[in-house]
Amino acid sequence: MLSNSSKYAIKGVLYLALNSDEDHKVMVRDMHGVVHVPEAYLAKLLQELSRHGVISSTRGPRGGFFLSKEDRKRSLMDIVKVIDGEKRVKSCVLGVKDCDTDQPCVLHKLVGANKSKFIKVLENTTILDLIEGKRDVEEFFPV
Amino acid sequence: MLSNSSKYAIKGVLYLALNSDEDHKVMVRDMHGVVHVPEAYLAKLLQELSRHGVISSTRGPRGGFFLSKEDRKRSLMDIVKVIDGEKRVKSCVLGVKDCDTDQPCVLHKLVGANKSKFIKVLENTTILDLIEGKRDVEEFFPV
DNA sequence: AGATTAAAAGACATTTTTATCCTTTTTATG
DNA sequence: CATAAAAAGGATAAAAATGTCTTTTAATCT
Ligand code: FES
Ligand code: FES
Repeated sequence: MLSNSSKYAIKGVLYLALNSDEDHKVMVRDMHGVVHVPEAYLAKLLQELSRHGVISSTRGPRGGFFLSKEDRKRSLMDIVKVIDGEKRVKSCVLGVKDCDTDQPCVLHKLVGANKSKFIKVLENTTILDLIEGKRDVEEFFPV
Repeated sequence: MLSNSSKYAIKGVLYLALNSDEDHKVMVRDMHGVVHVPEAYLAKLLQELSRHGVISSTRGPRGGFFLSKEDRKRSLMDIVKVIDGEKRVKSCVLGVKDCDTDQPCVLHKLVGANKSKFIKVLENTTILDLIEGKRDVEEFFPV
């Protein structure tokens, strides 16, 4: 479905959504325990997301990672695209090519609808959608 | 979704379903081109399936891999279980634990239904279901 | 300005997945 | 029984995913 790295990245971003903003930045050191991701690895993933403009960060004292207002409107697919690439999640169940309705594989009629629904969820669900009304919800960060 | 190995394995089994039976066994040498899988690697995967009783094989002259009547009633999940393990496909979208309706992650209500539907397709679709009425269908073997 | 802090960057290590090659064992058949 | 054909098995290798460590850069605070 999604790589571990993408799962990690999503959990990291959700943590930032719940616990950070422009003037409350979060260090990786303080979050990796809660989201159950190795510190250095989470740092790397967040750096990657930041470099691609999906999340925000500043260096130095009082620095850290955080989500701007804009960042919160990002979709889950924006995260997955950076970490896994779109190709991986859109590939055909039996092949490596993109799932293709014009040249459907033998399994397509059985699972194609499901697949595209899943992709639509990733594309249409924003960080904001997931956290609205919630604070410090530990169930966001399963092992 | 599924590992490449599982995709390979499924395509291999489908080829056998279309082109083999008890007295028309198929050598890996003759099928790897059609299903687009490296010869030695496909051999390994089929051996693994055979060892677990999901497909059949005999050695020696006029030997090869084939599907018995019984083998054809196997589900796709039987294949995936051998190659990837059940855990991988059933794991939560955000974690490594099994997707758990009792302790759903924040994404579960958005994708959980899809996931279980996909799993049900794997569990309830037999090889026979996929090939009935069809012969030598190249669209079974996407790249 | 200088010291300190934290991310950025990139080198390095490990593990898993994917893939190849070579030898051994089994078996049908002449 | 000899032979050849085919899977089985093991050793190895290449690539990708996962994970760690060290150095560099930038921001902040004294
Ligand atoms: S073409 Fe194979 S799943 Fe859509
Ligand atoms: S618990 Fe996470 S997808 Fe079901």
